[in-house]
Amino acid sequence: MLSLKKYLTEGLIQFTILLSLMGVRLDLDSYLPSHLPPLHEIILGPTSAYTQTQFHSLRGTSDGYGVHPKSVDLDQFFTSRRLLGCVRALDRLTVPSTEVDAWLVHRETEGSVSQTGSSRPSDSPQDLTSSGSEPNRDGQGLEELGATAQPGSSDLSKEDIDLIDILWRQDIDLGVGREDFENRQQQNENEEVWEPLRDGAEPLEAAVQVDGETGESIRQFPASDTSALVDAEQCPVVSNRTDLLLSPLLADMSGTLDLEQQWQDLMSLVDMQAMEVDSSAEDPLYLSLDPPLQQDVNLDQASLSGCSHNTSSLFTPTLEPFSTPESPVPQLSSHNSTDLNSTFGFTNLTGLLFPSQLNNTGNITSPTTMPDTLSGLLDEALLDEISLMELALEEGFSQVQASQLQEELDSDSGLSLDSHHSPLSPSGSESSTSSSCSSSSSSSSFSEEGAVGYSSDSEMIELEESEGASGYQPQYSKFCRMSSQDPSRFRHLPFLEHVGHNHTYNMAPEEPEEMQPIVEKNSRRQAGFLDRQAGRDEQRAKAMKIPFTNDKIINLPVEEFNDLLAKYQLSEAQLCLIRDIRRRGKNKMAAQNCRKRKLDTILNLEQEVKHLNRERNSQLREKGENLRSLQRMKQEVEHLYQEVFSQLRDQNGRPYSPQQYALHYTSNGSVILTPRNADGQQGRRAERKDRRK
DNA sequence: GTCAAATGTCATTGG
DNA sequence: CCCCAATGACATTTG
Repeated sequence: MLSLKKYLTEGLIQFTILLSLMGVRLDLDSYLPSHLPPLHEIILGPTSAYTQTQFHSLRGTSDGYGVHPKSVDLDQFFTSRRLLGCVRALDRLTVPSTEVDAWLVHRETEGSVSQTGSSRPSDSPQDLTSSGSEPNRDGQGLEELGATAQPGSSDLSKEDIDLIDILWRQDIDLGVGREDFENRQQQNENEEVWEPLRDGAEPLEAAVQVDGETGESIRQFPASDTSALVDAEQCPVVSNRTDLLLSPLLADMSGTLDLEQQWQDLMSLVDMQAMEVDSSAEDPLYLSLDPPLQQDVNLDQASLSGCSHNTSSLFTPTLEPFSTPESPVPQLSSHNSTDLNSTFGFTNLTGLLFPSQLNNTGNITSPTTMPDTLSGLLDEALLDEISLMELALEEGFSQVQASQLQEELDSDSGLSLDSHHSPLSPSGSESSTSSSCSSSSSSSSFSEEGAVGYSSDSEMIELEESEGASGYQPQYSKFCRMSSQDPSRFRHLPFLEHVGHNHTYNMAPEEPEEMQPIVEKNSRRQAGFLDRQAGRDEQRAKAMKIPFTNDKIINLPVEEFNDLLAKYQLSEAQLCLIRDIRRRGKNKMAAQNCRKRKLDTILNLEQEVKHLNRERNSQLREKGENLRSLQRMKQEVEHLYQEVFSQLRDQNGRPYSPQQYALHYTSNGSVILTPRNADGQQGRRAERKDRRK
């Protein structure tokens, strides 16, 4: 077993993979003796995680969606792609043309059936056209391909020969996998393709044959009957590279894709390959040959980066969270607040200067040191909390509301859509603003909408939004505009159809270049889907021999439509079908527009909510700054108060006791000294000073 | 086989 | 009354 594994791993398998990467499907398990485990278990060991990479289905299908980005196939796929890239890079260095030569080197054993594609006699036990009905089942690949391998044989060299033989024959019909073969079977078009292969009297010299189905030139060369090794100079070109690329696509020619799209796909494939060598040095992920797969990778990257970027940028709070919950309360007070409250009856200076909760004791601190202390203590975070507390005090906020507000400010998102709607809370006003804006926007956007289609509508929305101050709108506007084109306009431009069918709505594109692969991928899927859907009514129309196109049926104005109907003698059933087609077609477009509009509305509302949240946060920040400014003014006033009070002297030249007297501001700007005790209420005016600062 | 998303289709409404 | 767009609800397709 070990020797077998080593042999297979180091020689045959690598070669097989190489050939396989060129588009030749091969099922190695079918070449193993039946008592051996499947090949992948020989190589990798038993694992249920192993799944065979569907290179050929990837290449055989022009869209290439067979490999999911998360598939475990991808590792092997990329590794193989890398190897293939090396091979092709090598090819570019040595051969100026875009040609890959695959050399088949094998030793023919005497008496064995030395069969190459061109010289294989038609003695195979099962002919191609009479192969089994389950071509996809493992173990039948040989029979389907007309192989003469003997599965029960344990002669490895013979298996090797058979294997290479099969490879050789597969090379000749390059890129034709089992699925393709199945298609051919269904269409009964494969006789002329395979006929030469079955012809044992085929001349041994090189012959150029034209594939009857694809028109592809196939250069077939005989294997030397006598050679032990085929020299490189003698070895025929199995296929040029264009064939390698072309054949999987051309194998689909009988499908629904038209010739134009085939060529588009082919050219894109070639372009991607041309870029491959360059890009491979930069990013291993770009080793991918298959454009759709590469798009998948890009899609994932784009989606990840896009999402992360968006969430970070869109949801970054504009207001820094409060950092320290420790007591920010400066010891402002040098007086008992109750005394101040009782004595400063004329104005509410006490409330401004000494919030009641801050000073309950009458301890006197040095007035002159207070501002310095404050400046040290009152950093931004502390003042923010002060602001909240004052907000709670001055605006009637309950402590709960204040804490809720702080939670909102602390939250990273800044987006609390269902936030606490107290009548005083900003979110309440926000929601009302939001609803009013949305209603106005929708009315202005949608009421003027006529039959002109949806794109104009979207652009109107975009215009409106761009007039606003939303910094994020351009991204979404681009996005919405891309998603709202009329798809019928691009129905005949396969590579433009993505414009109308971008369903990656939740990903805000960062750059158009990154957008491109995503929408392209979607476009292909969409194209296929639309083709199929359009084909349904199309086929009904064809079946009923409707003499004009569905496009006309659907898109013609009523008058012209009626004229068209009048021009033909149509049966009742035909008329019914035509009306159905028209109704369905119009409704289909209407539904698409409706959904896009709905989506745009949602996106716009989302933008609006974000914008209002930013606005709210900015206003909250502004409010905090105002409160801080107010706090500074209070401190300044307090400082001046202390300074003035300390300079006052009574008749005896002694300073007034702050416990017994207090300064008071009057409405006309003067300051009076009043006793604090109740019996001095009648106001012994000790001093009067005009202070106009 | 199940599920979610996308899309198609039908019925209804209102302009 | 007819035409048509819009839309909710359900069906179908697809990955």
